[in-house]
Amino acid sequence: MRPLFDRPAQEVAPLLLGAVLTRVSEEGTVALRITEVEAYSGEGSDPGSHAHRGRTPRNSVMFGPSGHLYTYFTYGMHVCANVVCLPEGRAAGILLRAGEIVQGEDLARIRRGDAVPKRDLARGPARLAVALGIPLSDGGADLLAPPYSLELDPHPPLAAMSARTGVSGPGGSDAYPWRFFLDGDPTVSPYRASAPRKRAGGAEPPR
DNA sequence: CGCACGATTTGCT
DNA sequence: GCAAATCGTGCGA
Repeated sequence: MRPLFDRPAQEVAPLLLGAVLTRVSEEGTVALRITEVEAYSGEGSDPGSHAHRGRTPRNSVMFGPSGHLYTYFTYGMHVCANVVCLPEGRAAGILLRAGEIVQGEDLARIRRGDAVPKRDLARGPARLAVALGIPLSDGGADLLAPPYSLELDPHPPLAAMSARTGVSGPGGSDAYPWRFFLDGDPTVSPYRASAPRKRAGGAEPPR
């Protein structure tokens, strides 16, 4: 299964739909069925990718072996989880955006909050990381070895696709239709058009 | 060394 | 519907 991830993220992404990702911790086990992902190439001109401007300390994991976990911290409070693609030396990743909890719902609810509706437990990238209990320090972990396991769906469901949500700026969201999701699944996050990039102190109004 | 901003979520209006 | 929360990263000086 490993070589599967040595391919471009946009090819691997739809195959992850329906797959079950499990994480075991001292607290217990939580497993989720992946329902929504986004691919980031990091090569060529993909302005949305963290690897777009080359290798940095933060994104170095993306340049490592495929099938590993790339985590990043954003907005001063959120952790997001990605699957690294392409062989060592080349960077690409798949952002896990949403999933349906299929095991350990009680533990997921403890982490996310009592009043959280079942469908919202892992609906959104940061929520997904919280539900599974993925800490920032898990970056670089092998997703095919404990405490993780990843089981692909032998009959991958039909994937719908659209522009990516979080990518803003020219050539950003519209450039690649690399958001893949299970159409009609209630755990898929509502599509939000990317916020227009703010023009700092802008003498120049955006057109 | 300083500053602007983000692969988001949440809560209030 | 809109803005705040909150801080590491990356770029410019």
